[in-house]
Amino acid sequence: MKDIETIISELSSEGFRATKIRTSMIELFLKVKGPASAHEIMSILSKKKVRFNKATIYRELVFLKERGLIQEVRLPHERGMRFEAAHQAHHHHLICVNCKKIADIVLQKELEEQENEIYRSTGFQVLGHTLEFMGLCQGCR
Amino acid sequence: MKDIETIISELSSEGFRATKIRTSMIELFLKVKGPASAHEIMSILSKKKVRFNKATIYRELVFLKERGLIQEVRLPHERGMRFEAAHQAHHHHLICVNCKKIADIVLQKELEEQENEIYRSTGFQVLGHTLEFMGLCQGCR
DNA sequence: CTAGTTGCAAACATTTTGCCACTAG
DNA sequence: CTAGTGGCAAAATGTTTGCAACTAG
Repeated sequence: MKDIETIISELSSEGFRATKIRTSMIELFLKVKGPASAHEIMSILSKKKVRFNKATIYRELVFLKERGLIQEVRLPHERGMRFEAAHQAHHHHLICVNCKKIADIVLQKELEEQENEIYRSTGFQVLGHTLEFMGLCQGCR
Repeated sequence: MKDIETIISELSSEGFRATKIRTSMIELFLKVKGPASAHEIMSILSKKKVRFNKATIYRELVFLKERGLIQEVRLPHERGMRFEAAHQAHHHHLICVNCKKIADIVLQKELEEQENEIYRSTGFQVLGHTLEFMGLCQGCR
């Protein structure tokens, strides 16, 4: 995601509006570390005294996703969806099983080797992957 | 998962019962390839003329999971949970974005290298991971 | 017999939809 | 003004629970 002004002006030039909820949500995704759930988004907005209806939040998530500004993240053992700003470096998540904090991680060595092996052994052409690590963060060890 | 007779006799010896639904579900998990959703399980049982109520299926899934016979699998972009027989070799899934088929894959080279790197660079101690590959299966390419 | 199991209906959690009112540009 | 947006309530999904009835061993 680019900076907020750029995003807003691109939206405006296509006829979309810079409403309070929309700009708040874009700001939120630019600031927040790690993927956020709809529930978390709503409680953050509440703390900022932004008034909203949950249907609006879900609709805005769809809107931002369709425009490629955010992307879905699904974590193991969680019910709902999470969302994070898109166009970040390709990364994965470190999920602490104790304190539940989620950190981003960029691997030095990605999975090309494994993906090539998959192609050679099965003929399956890998287009993407999701990889989440569960464990104990430094503070919880 | 061991063979059905062993499982049933272990359950019996602990006071649990070998009911129609339970044995059908254990058989199903032994047979089915790839992780199954509650919905899929129910439609397979229906075809086998096993009568059931959905609450029973969900309760049985909890039971089998707590006993370590099955484990949860969560796929990206899917709403619900899936389950697969536990105690298989550690493996991942190949999800065809076209035909939606899910195949198991055992990697020759697992992720130790990446996990060591994570520990060195962040202090996060990896205990497990989930890794799913999206792409095109041989038939759909 | 009786603890384990089931069915049923209702509650839950999360997300989506229809419809009409509202407002940014 | 008017297309895009928001609020509200209800529907749709997927899963869980309370409770009384049933049944395997």
